[in-house]
Amino acid sequence: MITLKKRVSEKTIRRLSHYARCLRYSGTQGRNIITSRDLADTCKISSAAVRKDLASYGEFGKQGSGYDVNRLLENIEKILGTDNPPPVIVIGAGNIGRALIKSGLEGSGGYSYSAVFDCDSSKTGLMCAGLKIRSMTELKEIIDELGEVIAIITVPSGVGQEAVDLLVKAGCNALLSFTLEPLDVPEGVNLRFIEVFTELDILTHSMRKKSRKRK
Amino acid sequence: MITLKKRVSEKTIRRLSHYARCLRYSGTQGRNIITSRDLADTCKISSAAVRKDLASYGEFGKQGSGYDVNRLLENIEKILGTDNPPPVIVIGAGNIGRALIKSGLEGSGGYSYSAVFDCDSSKTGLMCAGLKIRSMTELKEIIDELGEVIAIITVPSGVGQEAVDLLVKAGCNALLSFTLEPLDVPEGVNLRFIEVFTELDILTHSMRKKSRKRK
DNA sequence: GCGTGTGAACCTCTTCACAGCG
DNA sequence: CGCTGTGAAGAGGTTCACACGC
Repeated sequence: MITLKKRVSEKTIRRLSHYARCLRYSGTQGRNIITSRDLADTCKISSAAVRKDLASYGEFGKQGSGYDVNRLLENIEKILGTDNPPPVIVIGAGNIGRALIKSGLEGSGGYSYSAVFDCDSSKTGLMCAGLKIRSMTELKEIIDELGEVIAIITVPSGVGQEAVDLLVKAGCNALLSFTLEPLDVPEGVNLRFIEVFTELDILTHSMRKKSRKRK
Repeated sequence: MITLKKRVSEKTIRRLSHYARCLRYSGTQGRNIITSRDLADTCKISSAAVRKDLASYGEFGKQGSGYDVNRLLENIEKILGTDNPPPVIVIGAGNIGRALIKSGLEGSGGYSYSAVFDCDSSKTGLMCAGLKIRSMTELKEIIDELGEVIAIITVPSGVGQEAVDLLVKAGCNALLSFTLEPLDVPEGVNLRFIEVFTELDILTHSMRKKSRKRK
C-alpha cells in the first residue's frame, strides 16, 4: 500500500521518474528483481538515496533480495499518477512544437499528444503527424473536452505570457515552457521550464573553468 | 575584478544564467541600475539569494543604489565564460535536431550552431537552415577545426551511447542530451540532460496530488 | 534612508552505519 | 549472509538580520 510518511521533495519525485525509466528498461531485459544498488548505479546516485526515496512511500522491497521490478514500477507509477497519464497538448506549431509532435512520446510511459494549437491562421487547419493544428480560439472548448491536461508551450519569445494567460483561463494548471522569457502564473498553477540556453551556459562555465585550471 | 571566494554550487551557476537573461532584457528596456530585489522578483527567488550569488564572485553592487546593468552583465558573462561562447554542434538531424537548428540561438547571448551531423547517409549532404548535414565520419576533423565545442545530442533512443563515445573520442567534453536513455561518460566529461518526460512526470504528480486534496 | 555584503541561524537533503528481516 | 529501512550525523543551501557605505 502507498502510505505517505512526510513531505516529499521535488528531487525525490524527479528521481522516482528516473527509477521508473530504469525499471521499464529492466523489465524489457527480462529482469524480475532489482536492488537499490542496481538502480543507484544506472541513475548515478547512492543506494541509500534510492532506499530513502522509495521508503518514503511504503515498504516495497524484500530484505535480502531487493525489489520486484513489476511491482515497484506499478507502485511508482501510482505515486506519480502516470498509471493514468494526462493528455498532453502543444501550444505553438513552430519548429519545436511540430518536432515534438512528430517525435511522439514513445517510451515515456503512456503519454500522448492530444492537440496542437497555433494563433497563426495560415497554419490552422494543416495537419501535423495526424493532428489538426487548431486555432487558439478553440482552446477552452478542447480542454473542457479532454479534462486535466499538460500544456507544452513552444511559442516564440514575446507571446509566451499571452499563451499562458489563455491556458490558465481555459483551466489548465500544468505548463511546461520552452521559452526563455520569465512568465507569471497565478497561485496553484504549476509552471516548469526546459532551459536549453541555461544548460549551455552551465556547460560553458564548466569547460572554461576546466581549461583555466589546466594552465 | 572577479575573485572566487569558495566553491560555488551549480545552483548558483544556473541562477547566474537567469540573472544574465534578466539583465539583457533590462538593458533593452533602457534601465541602467537594477537592485537585488528586482532581479529576485523576476527570477522568483529571494533578494538575499541574489546578493549571495553575486557576492561569491566579487563586489559588483553599489550600496544604496544597486547594480549597474551593463557592468554586472559583463561580469556575469565573464564568470560563465559566455563573453566568448563556444560553438554548438548538433548530433542527429532528426525532428528535434533540425527544429533546434531552424529555431536558431537568438537571445541566448551569443551562441550559434556551427555544424550538424547524422549517420544516415540519405541525410548527409542535405542542407538545414544554411548548415550542411555532415557524416559522423567527419566529426573529429570538424571538432579539431572548431576547438572546444558543446554537442547537443538528439539521436534516437538506442544509439545515444554510440554517439557519446564518438564525441568523447573526438575530444568533446561538454554534452547536452535530449535522449532518455542512461549514458556513460568518462571522468572529466560533462554530460547534462534535457528531460522532457521527467518534467511531464513531475507535472502529472503535482496535478494528481492537487486533485486528491480537493476531494 | 536605501540597498549591498555577510556572519549566524535555520532548514533541507544526503550519506553513514547498523539493526532487523528474509 | 544479503539487502532493506531508518535514526543519526554531516553537508549544503537558503533565509534572517544587521553593519556598513553611498
